[in-house]
Amino acid sequence: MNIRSDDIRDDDGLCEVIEHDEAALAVARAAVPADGHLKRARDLFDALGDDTRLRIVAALARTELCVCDLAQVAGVSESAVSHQLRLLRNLDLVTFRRQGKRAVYRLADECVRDLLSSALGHVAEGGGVR
Amino acid sequence: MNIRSDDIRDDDGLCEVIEHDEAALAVARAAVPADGHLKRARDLFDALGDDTRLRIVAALARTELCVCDLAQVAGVSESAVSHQLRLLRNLDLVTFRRQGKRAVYRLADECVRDLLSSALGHVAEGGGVR
DNA sequence: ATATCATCTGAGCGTATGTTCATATGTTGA
DNA sequence: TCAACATATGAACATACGCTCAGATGATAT
Repeated sequence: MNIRSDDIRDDDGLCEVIEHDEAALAVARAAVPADGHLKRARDLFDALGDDTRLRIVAALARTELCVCDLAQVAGVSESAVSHQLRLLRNLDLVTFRRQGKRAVYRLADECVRDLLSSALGHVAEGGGVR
Repeated sequence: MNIRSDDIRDDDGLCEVIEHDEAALAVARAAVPADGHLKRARDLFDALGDDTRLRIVAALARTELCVCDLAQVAGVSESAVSHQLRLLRNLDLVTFRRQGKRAVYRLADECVRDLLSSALGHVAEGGGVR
């Protein structure tokens, strides 16, 4: 399907390089997830790749919270939180139940907790601020 | 520091709600990482929250590759890949060595591999396309 | 029903982001 | 040195994003 215009190179004798190249390319192509999985993983990472949402999710990883409390924790307006919660809802990362006037949110997917603790673990180790 | 304007509510008798609320808030505040760690984690997730970069990183998780091969794998121009590689370099997520004219890139941080496999694992389980 | 509170939503706005294009830099071989 | 190739970079452009603001929706209590 993908035609490499540089399959034949004028490298003369450097067969090793070419072979290694082709082998690596094959491995690499196989390593890239199919579109569906790639998109889902990208959405996951993208959801966590924002200060406000990361704060929201980090908080919800420990306890369920209503919108106004999430706004306090995240340090933004309740409207801003609501918008971000909709995004997280659409990705099925959070759910909520109504409690009186409140909407109490909690994590809907364990993988978020996993990714979060994994990332924070690595950050705490050696990948500090630099 | 943070003054809650709604510390005193006109909820009359619903003390339980108030107490739960305050307790949850305290837990939540403690759960949110300090700025430095938060920023680093956010950068990490943000780096992976893009199709092109995710393809690049997924490929590099298996083998080192030069720029032009990464362009093939990611399905974008070599210039676009170069820009994204600079971003990943600035976050210390990838490094490269020169091999002749080529710049051979590889992952610089194990945590990327971890996060990637963790996310893809979860995706493969039940968090499919939906 | 009305008032109040909590949340949600769409529009608008400024900024950030990813790509392309043209060009610069750097490396190799003639 | 020069030509060819691989990569890097800056400017420009279109799009995506996150926030604010105003107003809508929904729930509770009077």
